[in-house]
Amino acid sequence: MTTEQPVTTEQPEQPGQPGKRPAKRPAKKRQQAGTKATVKDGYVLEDQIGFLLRKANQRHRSIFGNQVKNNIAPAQFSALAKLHQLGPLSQNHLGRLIALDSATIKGVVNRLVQADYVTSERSEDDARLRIIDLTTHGRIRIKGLLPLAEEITQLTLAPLNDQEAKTLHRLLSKIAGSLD
Amino acid sequence: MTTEQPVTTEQPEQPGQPGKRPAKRPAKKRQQAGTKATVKDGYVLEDQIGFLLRKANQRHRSIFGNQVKNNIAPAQFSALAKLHQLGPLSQNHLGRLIALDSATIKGVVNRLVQADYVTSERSEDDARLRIIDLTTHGRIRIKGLLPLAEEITQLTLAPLNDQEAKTLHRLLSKIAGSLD
DNA sequence: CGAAGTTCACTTGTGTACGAGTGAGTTGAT
DNA sequence: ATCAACTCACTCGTACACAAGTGAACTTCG
Repeated sequence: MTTEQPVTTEQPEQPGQPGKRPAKRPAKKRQQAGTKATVKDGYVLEDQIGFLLRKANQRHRSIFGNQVKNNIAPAQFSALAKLHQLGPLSQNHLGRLIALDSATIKGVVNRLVQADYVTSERSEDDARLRIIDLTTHGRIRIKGLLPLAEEITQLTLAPLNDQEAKTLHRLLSKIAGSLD
Repeated sequence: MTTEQPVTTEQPEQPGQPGKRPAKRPAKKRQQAGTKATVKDGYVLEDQIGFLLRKANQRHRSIFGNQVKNNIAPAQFSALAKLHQLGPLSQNHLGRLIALDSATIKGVVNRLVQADYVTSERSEDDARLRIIDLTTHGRIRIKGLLPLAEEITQLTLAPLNDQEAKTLHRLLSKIAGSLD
């Protein structure tokens, strides 16, 4: 790795330059004298897996937002989908199933309750539990949204062919696996 | 985290639902027993690329946190690394280079200033600009951290062999590409 | 020159994310 | 029966992440 340099990277653009900045410029002018932009390299941010994961996520979230618009965020979508699939679940359990910790699922459920997509009732069997269940409203909503999920996936994977998509899926599964 | 309990799968008690099994979550086993869960399938959250991306990101962030501990967050690290690589940059420009919008980079820079890792000065050439630059303190810090980045990447990619890691890198680059 | 358009930084508001800590409720082992 | 261990939900604090809007500063072009 690090054998290649992404020429695609942006130009550093001298900040103190009186030449001013035309937003987008053919790059590769300027600093040539000293060294390349990668003076103290060996470490190239753009090559880091973490950076790529974040960018990929960004793109997906952007696509999701474009498709879903109507005020449902990704985590909320996951929660509704899970409830639709499995039926009533305790709050923490639901959170675990969609990889949200108890602090985060709390906020997600709050917003879903507020939107009248789910109910949150104390369990009779175990006074600690809060059972989350879809409302009719929520059930209708998620049913309408599920088809969109397909499209979102398609769009996200658009730059890849089928084979590549499958591979990506497999590799991501591997590294997403067990968090510990 | 919260390493696997001896109980293995959590499998909580009945959510106060007589006659309704709590859908014994199949960790990764597609239950063929046909009880529920399979009914409205076709949509499996765990198979969605977005979910995988989020999980993968979670794992990376977790590893990052374990390695870096000392109060530097991923975005802050990226910012310092970029400044170290390219020298002083305007705030927005820096943000663009590490894929943070202007609202987000503001917060990141604020925290870096507060930690005395960077300075933020108005440009003389362009009164709109805020030039962000490393302090000596910040330069030392990032220099000490860069080697860790290597390790973080290694750990994140640990479940993959070299070939797979390369492939993942390539495929992620493709879908992370242009946000629009 | 001056209007139009752009970019900059900043703010507000919302939504994930997670560590750490709390207290009530439950269970298992003695 | 009881206590230790555990789980549940909750709160607090911090850190991204982005949409949308503001006003000042700069550029371009007519």
